[in-house]
Amino acid sequence: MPEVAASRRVTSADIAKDVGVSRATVGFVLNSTPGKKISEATRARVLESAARLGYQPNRAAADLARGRSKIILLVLPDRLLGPSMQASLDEGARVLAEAGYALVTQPQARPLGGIPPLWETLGPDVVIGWTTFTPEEVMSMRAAGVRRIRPRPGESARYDQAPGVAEGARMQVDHLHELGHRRIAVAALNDPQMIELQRSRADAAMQRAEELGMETVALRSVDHRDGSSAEAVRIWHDDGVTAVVAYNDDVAATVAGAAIEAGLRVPQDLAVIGHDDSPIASLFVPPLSSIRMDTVEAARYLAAVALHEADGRPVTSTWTALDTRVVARRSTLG
Amino acid sequence: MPEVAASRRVTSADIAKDVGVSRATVGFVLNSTPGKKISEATRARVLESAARLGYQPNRAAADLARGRSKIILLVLPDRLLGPSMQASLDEGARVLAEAGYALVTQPQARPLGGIPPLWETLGPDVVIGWTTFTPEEVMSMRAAGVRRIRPRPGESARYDQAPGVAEGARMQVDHLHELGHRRIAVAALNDPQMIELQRSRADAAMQRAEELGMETVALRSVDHRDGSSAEAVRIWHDDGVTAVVAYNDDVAATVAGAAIEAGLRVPQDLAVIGHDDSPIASLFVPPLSSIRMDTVEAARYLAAVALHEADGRPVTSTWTALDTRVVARRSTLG
DNA sequence: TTGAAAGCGATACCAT
DNA sequence: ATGGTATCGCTTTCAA
Repeated sequence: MPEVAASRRVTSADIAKDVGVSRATVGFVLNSTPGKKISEATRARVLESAARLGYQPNRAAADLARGRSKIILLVLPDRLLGPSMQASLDEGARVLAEAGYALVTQPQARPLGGIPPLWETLGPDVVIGWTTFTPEEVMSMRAAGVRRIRPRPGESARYDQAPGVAEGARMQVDHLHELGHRRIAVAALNDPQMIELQRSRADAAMQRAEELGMETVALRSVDHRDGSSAEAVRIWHDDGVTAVVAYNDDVAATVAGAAIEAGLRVPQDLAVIGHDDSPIASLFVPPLSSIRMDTVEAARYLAAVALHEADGRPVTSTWTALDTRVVARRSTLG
Repeated sequence: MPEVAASRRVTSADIAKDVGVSRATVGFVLNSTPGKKISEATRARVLESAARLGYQPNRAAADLARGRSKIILLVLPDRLLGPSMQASLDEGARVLAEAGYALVTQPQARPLGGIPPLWETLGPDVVIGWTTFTPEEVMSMRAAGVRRIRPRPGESARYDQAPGVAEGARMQVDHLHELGHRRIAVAALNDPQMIELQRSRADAAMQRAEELGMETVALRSVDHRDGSSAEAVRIWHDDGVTAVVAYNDDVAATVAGAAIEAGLRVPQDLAVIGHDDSPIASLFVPPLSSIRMDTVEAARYLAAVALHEADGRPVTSTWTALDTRVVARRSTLG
């Protein structure tokens, strides 16, 4: 039965006093400082005392003393918050937690209307983003004491080299090819934040189609709120396009919806395949074929990279191809 | 052209030296400490120097000295991460930023597989959750130095008293009533995290239906992955139910989808209304009627409460009814 | 109006 | 194997 101090927080000095050793010794035990020999007896007594007193180290003091925050900040694009992404983040957080790091996520990079970015207020050791940061952002990070930044400033994000990006797009095309489609379109989303990723996926899809000897029409952005999706569907259909590769499942739903509204049958008149296997893919009628990636593995790798940046520890796992596969549903199978 | 120190961070001592005053004075200026009279001249010089040198206060040191972190942690349920929620959080963050607080969100309360909750690692001043925290969680927060917790430990969350919860549910029912429906069902989601909110919404809906003299059938949970949604739709239809109030848009899509798959027409044979007006509501075919709330206003209020807890400043805005309204689409209008 | 100095609590180096 | 203690950078009280 732990007795939690009602008023003052428990400090390492309290433990030292309780056990009858110095604060230094307490610190050595609690941080299992390497190169320090502490007798098993005192070690046990310190740990027991810490547990009994409900000791929690003071973040601020520890951060100040060691000069680092042990926080890793992940800057996400607005949307990418599907359930699978969520699961990945959990996995990443778990790996980082084992190394003593806390993972904090910030929804978006660009400060909207005067919200200072979290890197200024939290002073994370590492900031990881999906796209390259602007020079201003990098400067403000540096000023805030951020030690490492990914993607490295100056480097391009190069999504196309990330695992799963090209694979997923290729598999979308392969799937349509296997089903006999020979003239396809690529549909994107009007979302500036995601341009780089969209481009990479679209490029990979186009290239794959060419390899397979398929014909493609120009990339179009669709938005269900204006008439762009209806127009796109009409143009595509008139143009002999029989299938559409969508950037993600929302886009796939937009296209499929516009097709249905236009009186076309999905997939007989127009097949559609999405990407990410988000909830809408299985909820839509007809259910949307999509691409499911093992993003958990990706998160694990990302965490390893983060630890590499933070602690200099080697990146063990490799940027291998992710477990990516087609989830075939009625929007292509009929 | 700010000259950012390449190696060492800029400290308040650097500014003091640069300007030729003491570190204390620098601190007074930078924190605009009340009750301190600093000549306009030195104040300007300090600020200029800080800007030129690219000074960013060291979080850890400041936190340690003042004994608070100026972090407010918001613990969200897994799902509630729709775009509207996102916009609200931005608004909340903005209000808090003005008061010098950083808003950090944690996706879920229960630590999954050994991820320590962020309140242990960040030591926020205030933790705000959607549901009441367990005694263990409260203890761990206290040990981590968290000063205030909402909902207050021991208090029930009482969603039904939060603005917009009952309103939204009532409006769903009112909408169906106006369209002539007299026998309705309520559909929930199998999600333990959300039970309290679901119950509150469901109760409000049932009660409203009763007030209006409508008949209701027992609450059912649906899941598109098992056969439960198909079964529910069959039972409801056989039972003379003509419309369904869904807990949220995902549930509405599940129900509408099952109805369509069963050969029913939506809304002629079964009308469905969702809640939250999330993307799936407008993307689904037919588009789903839903409830849109001004969650931005709610976030503003929540931020005010947080500041009240943190700084003791009065809660100015009131828990007024939110701007909540029906977005009527074809899933009810036909 | 400004400065000196005492903490805040953990870390880690240097002794013992 | 353990203990002193200087240090991190800022806040804040007390003097000047």
